[in-house]
Amino acid sequence: MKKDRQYQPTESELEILQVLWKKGSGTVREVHEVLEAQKETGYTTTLKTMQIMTEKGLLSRDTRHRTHIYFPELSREDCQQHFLNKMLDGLFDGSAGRLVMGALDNKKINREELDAIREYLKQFEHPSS
Amino acid sequence: MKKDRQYQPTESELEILQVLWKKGSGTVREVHEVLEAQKETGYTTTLKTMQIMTEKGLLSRDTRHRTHIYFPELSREDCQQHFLNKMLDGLFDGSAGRLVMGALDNKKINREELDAIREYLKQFEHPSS
DNA sequence: TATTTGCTACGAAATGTTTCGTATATCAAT
DNA sequence: ATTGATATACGAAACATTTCGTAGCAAATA
Repeated sequence: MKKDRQYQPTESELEILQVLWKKGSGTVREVHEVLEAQKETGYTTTLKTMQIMTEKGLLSRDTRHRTHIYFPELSREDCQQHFLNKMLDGLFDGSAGRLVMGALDNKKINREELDAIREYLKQFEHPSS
Repeated sequence: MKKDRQYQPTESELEILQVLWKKGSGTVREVHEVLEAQKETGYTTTLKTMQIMTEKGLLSRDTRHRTHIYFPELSREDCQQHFLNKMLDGLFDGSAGRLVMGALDNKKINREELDAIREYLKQFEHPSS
């Protein structure tokens, strides 16, 4: 019943969440090393951002040891849904069908993904009639 | 060949673009009246934002008369693709299939939309083999 | 013509986000 | 114990975005 009362991550915050979603958890150093490989950025920048995210409730952390360990508090799935909803409302007139078709146009989709989508569609068949 | 060299709209800018996409074009007053119905906001705020958007190339305008008329310079479709790509990269590991499935979960999709999607999928059939 | 109304221009405050320098503490190694 | 490497905390600058007040001009109206 509550769900969407969560803070929505900014661009930078999203980059950090992505790392933590993949790893499950991580230290500032670990997260920073991934980010550093993608873009020019300083260690304390990553640190500060992760601290702010913790204040906001996007992350939690274990501070029992000198090196803190961070955990995502917003799930990837909830985040995906949040942004999908936003796009839906803001750009696709609320039509999920249009969004899906837009996504299909967007990138090359391989045979397996297409099959998976077709399979997935079956579950939306009228179950009774 | 150039395409994506366009500036990406912010949240507020998107709201304005939406109005203009629907109407095709409009004055500040017209846009503002729509926005005002959605949220508390001042006229000069809308005006200023539209002026900035014009500087950025997101809008153009006809200034021949006292009351300027604004036109979107970024198409809805390009904007959709831009944000879909962003979500794809940032949240779905680049997998359009996952994004599509996430979107299918997201909102109730009616029978017609489902059919349209299935129909749409056909065009991705192996065209040659 | 004088007043009111409605428009644009523009500066700048308010707010939000990102970046980084510096202080300080802890641990490891000499 | 001293030094060096590595942590966190934190303030504040640098940027970006949003909001709004005010000035000035043009059109409509009294």
